[in-house]
Amino acid sequence: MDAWRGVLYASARVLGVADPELNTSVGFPLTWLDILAQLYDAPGNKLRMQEIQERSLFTRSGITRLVDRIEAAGLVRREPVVGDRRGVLVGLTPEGLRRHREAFEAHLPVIEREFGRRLTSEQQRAVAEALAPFWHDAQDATSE
Amino acid sequence: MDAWRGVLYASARVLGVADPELNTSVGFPLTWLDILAQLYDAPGNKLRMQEIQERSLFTRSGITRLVDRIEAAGLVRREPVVGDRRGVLVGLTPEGLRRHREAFEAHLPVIEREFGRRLTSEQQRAVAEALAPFWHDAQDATSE
DNA sequence: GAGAAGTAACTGTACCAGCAGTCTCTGACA
DNA sequence: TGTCAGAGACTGCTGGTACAGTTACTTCTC
Repeated sequence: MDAWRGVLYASARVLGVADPELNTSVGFPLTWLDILAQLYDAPGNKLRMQEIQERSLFTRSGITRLVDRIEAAGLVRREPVVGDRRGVLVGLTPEGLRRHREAFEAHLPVIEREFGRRLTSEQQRAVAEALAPFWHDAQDATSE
Repeated sequence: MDAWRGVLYASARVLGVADPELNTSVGFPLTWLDILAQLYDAPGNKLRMQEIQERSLFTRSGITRLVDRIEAAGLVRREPVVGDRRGVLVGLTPEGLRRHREAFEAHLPVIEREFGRRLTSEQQRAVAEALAPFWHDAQDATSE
């Protein structure tokens, strides 16, 4: 229970600092970086709307309009899916790729400063190992 | 960095399940429980608006209207501060105390199921110890 | 190959959070 | 004691999120 409290406070605290900082340094919030990163990791830098929804960390809903906004900013583009005219593929534009890289590089030191620096490397290994299941099953499955 | 990812996924995943479940079982969201719990832990079950704002885990802002809603539901009551007519004290009502207890008891097993059960007790200790600083400095100070 | 059932994404509406500005009150100082 | 900087909480507005209902398309069944 203390472990859960630690996780809760750590994420709330770090996100509370990182989100505004990202916003001022690169001009968009963490939710955008989340989506951009999912696309970056995907094969061909492309995903379907549903896949984004399943994988994204923050907004479970409202993906349509979130992508609308990112698309309006030119970081992402919708394309039809060959063979399924219901579906939509969302892909990174070159500009999106660039901004993702920029945002990631701005974000990393903030995490290091707010989170990494407060743990010994021993502790980092222990936490990473203990919490690995949570991000693994987000990886390999749609979950429920 | 993997440690941070673990924290992020764990909290997102568990909250994503716990919030809707709390909502259906006791009828209010985690943000309410957050506030109620802060009040429960406070001396005399009372806090000023600013103190709630500093201590609350989720919403850093919008406290005024959040308290409005909780007050409208009868779980909390505003009172004047003797000696400072600008200030407002927010206190738990008996009903609020009851609902807090109820919510807490509904919430605990969910956390246990979604989080606790996936870690060995060894790992729980390690995580709790590693992340303790984050909730300690939320305790003893307004932070920066 | 026509109709029912299911899937993928979008839209309407209501609610909630974030930000800036406002109002009232306190404490200090001349 | 008049006033003035700052503290404490509230309100208007904007924009993002959540949920339900729609539309367009696909797949399954006979």
